[in-house]
Amino acid sequence: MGRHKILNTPAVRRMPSYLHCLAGMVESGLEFASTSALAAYISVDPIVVRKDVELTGLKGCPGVGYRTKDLMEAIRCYLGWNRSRSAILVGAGSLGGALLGHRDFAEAGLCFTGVFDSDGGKIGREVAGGLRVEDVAELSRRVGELRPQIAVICVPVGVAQKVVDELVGCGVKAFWNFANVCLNVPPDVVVQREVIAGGLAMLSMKLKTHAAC
Amino acid sequence: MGRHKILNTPAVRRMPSYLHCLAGMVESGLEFASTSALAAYISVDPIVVRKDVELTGLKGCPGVGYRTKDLMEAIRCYLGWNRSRSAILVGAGSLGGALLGHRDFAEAGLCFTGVFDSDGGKIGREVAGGLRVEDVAELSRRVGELRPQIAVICVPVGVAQKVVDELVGCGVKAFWNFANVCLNVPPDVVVQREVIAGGLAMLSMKLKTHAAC
DNA sequence: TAGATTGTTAATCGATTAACAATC
DNA sequence: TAGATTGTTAATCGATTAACAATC
Repeated sequence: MGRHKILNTPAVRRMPSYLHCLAGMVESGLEFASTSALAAYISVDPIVVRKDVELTGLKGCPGVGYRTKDLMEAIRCYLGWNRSRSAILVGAGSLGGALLGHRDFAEAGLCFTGVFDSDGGKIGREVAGGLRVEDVAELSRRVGELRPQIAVICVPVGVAQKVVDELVGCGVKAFWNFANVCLNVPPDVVVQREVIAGGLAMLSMKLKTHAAC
Repeated sequence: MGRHKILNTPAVRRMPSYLHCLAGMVESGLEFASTSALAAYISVDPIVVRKDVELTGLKGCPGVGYRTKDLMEAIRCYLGWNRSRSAILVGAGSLGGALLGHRDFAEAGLCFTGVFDSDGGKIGREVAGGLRVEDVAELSRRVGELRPQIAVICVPVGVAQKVVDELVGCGVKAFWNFANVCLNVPPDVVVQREVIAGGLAMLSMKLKTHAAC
């Protein structure tokens, strides 16, 4: 019934950075990665990395480090990135385009299978990834065919809830929401909301406290 | 010397959402906002909001709530968003374009005064906000004129450090970094790094734990 | 063996939650 | 006065940090 699993938010958010670092190490032919190397890469204390790795369940080699490939695999499993997940993008504006073009999603097993927009000027155009923008009027029908596991919401604030209601009706159970609204969804649907202004707030606070010193 | 200020990260990240909600309330002519109304808006427990407001130092009216306009002002002061800050954007790709077009930054007092790119096809073009893309070769000279308080980094990973080094040399003290690298900067420079894949990692974990139930 | 690093338990710190008095 | 909400102190919970043994 309740949540058995604990979700260590800061640790989860650090995982992709480890993956990124490890990918570079593998490319350089490094077989082992130590916590201190990973820690230096993302500017945290080594003990943070040690604890994060512990979450994945991987055992390392004392005195040597972790096998780079094993650690990548362990992190991917921990995040559920070892299996491919299909996604659709709704809203092919500049933000949506940026997401489609983002390389690191391949690492995450995220695979876009459809892109939708309401703008007649965009419909039919090819976007990054070789997909063509489809009419959002076709959304329900196409979602029935594509059966995406994730819907990425990049539509204007005003229409986000409406689009999501439609997708929930089509059986979509996970949303990555870039529209600046809190979405209303049934309890069996998960939403990850991104608040871009949150990062700016963090920067502002760092500036403030820094200036105060 | 050391840090006197404490930075409550989750609270800081919630602040922009309160502002967004409050702006809507002011538009609707509501004079007071209660913690429960704000809490419902961002789907958190009311006590979270109470504690967050406490950080701003604002005193409310027991039995009634907080004056919407006062609370907006208090949050803006807390974040340092009450004064305008000038910014430049380096890298006018789709992500950069999305940021330029983002409306909520006006709320934050963020004002873009320059946009730079290395792509000859983009230089001279007008972007959202009425600015024209300038040649990144002119970066140092123009930064000397514009004296931006913040530089937003949306360049490819490979050139990010180089661009930042140049800007640090020009006296820029704050960076909002969307390139997927950890930047190396002197201790008197602040960096806010955005890791887009971090949000996807969170969504993936929610999906995983959810499916397990 | 010596050096380096992981594994694991305990201590600390900060954020969240709870409880209730104070106030409009 | 009754109802609602804020203000403030205390309790809880979880993440970070520290310490040191175990291992290659």
